Amino acid sequence: MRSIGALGKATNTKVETIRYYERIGLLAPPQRTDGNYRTYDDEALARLSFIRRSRDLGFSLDQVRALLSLTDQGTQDCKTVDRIARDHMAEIERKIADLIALRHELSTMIESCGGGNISECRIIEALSPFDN
Amino acid sequence: MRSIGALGKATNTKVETIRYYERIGLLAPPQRTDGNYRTYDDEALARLSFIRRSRDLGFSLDQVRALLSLTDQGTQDCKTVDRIARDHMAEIERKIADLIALRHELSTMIESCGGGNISECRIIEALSPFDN
DNA sequence: CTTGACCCTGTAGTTGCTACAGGGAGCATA
DNA sequence: TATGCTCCCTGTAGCAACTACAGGGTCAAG
Ligand SMILES: [Zn+2]
Ligand SMILES: [Zn+2]
Ligand SMILES: [Zn+2]
Ligand SMILES: [Zn+2]
Repeated sequence: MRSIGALGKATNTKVETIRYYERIGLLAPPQRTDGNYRTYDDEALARLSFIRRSRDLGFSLDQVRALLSLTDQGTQDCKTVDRIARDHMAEIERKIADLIALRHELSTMIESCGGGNISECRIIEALSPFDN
Repeated sequence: MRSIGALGKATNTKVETIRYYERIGLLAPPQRTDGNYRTYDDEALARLSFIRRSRDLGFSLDQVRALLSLTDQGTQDCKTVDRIARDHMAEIERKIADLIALRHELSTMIESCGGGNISECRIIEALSPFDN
């Protein structure tokens, strides 16, 4: 049994974040001490670790919730899990492609700037409509 | 002169977003008709286009605000503009690198899943702590 | 004169936290 | 016992950048 602060240190999570996860139903309300302090067992530690690792991999809290409930139910097969992971991966791919396109646009813009007065800065021009 | 709806269509911006930009001081309060409708001139159209293009390129509203005030002032030279653009570019590069690392982790995880019962799904295992 | 498309203000919701404010608990030290 | 100090409690509000109502008013067409 450990306090919320100890759990936070063990999982690299702020205390407020842990309470937030409890509030939104991602973590079960833990037992309390006589002084009304939360105490966490190893299962809670494992669960929070799972959540944090999933978050680090970019899954949304809703996706994490889904993954948790699938493991809780011990569902027959892992098709849904795979589905969630693959969907997320596709989203990451899209983001990468978007950002690479963006980088290209930005670098073209930046390279065109020769310094000097702002009224002839190519960056500003590139951002402005009705170029002339 | 055009209505807020027309301006929205011309710049691919939702009406609520335009009002939001006004509220936070990014767009000046426009003139009003007798019936209290906002009306926008070409300058407002140009300004909103600039904002939208900057946003599409991923600049934050604070950065957009800075870019706008620099052009408004007709500042001597464009050093600050270039600085903002380069900072943003560096941020994009960081995001790309992060996402590529993420994609690698995710794809390793996903490929390891052979289908079957969730209790032996490698995705879940990869997310769980204390692997054994 | 009614219908429908548009506009108005003001407020609250979204995501995933983070930061107080204003108190209580628990332990060590003087 | 008193005084700190660190931790914990609840509840609320803030961040970015919108988005979505609710409950009305305006205006042109038919
Ligand atoms: Zn995702
Ligand atoms: Zn320049
Ligand atoms: Zn940026
Ligand atoms: Zn699997």
